[in-house]
Amino acid sequence: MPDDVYAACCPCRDMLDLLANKWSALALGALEDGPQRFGSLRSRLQGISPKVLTVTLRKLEEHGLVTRKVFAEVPLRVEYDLTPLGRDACAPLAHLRTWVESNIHRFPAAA
Amino acid sequence: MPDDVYAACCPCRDMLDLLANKWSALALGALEDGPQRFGSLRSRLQGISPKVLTVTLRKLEEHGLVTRKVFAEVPLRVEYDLTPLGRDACAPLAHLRTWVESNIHRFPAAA
DNA sequence: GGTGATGAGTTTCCATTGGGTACTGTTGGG
DNA sequence: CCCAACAGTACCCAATGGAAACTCATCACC
Repeated sequence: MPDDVYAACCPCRDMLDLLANKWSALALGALEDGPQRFGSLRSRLQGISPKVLTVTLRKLEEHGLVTRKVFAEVPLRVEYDLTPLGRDACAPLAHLRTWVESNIHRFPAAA
Repeated sequence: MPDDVYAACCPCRDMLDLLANKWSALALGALEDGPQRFGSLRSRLQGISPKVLTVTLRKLEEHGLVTRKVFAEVPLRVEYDLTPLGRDACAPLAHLRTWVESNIHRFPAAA
């Protein structure tokens, strides 16, 4: 089994690092509803700054999880969408998000 | 639904940030097999430095996911274990890890 | 009684990221 | 002529991430 996230040299490590990240998990989840524009993602991912959203999306694009399509319109329109791989990655991330939401009351020092 | 990870003000955000993290995900997974000592965790989480392991475990402890028990022996023994909450958190994290492992070949530019 | 091993960390330092705020560029509408 | 809308950049600072070396306590050995 060379595909082991516990092995430092395995590329799995990098992919886990990519997905196991607050903003990636939220961004991919937001895209499950269908293609979204930059501004739409920005308002759904409350509190994210444009810079961080840009780098998050670019990283996801670079690794084949989302696509970025530019429409030569005015005002400029850019749509982000999930690739099949990205769509598949949503399932475990959704589990994680919903687990957090439904167990948040069990955490000490959390409302 | 005040428990929404997409809301910037919700404590869910902080907990998602805690769990959606490479080292947290690996550390909790390593503890599923039972209590582990610092050195054991260090060798299972290949490539982690002692400092980073310390802060990771301390954060997990602070938020009620793991316990830290010190045995006054020589040489010193310290055991980390999952709390019930930590054990429950393992399920979604395990999904994520295994998803990555079984889909790693689909990623571009990954072996 | 000095030497070294063991275990669990600290300390120090540097490089990389995370993040906020302000700015840019394009073009259509008033 | 200027402003608004959209999708970002640019610039800056603060917080992590991470490698390497050091600490501290005690016991076993020579």
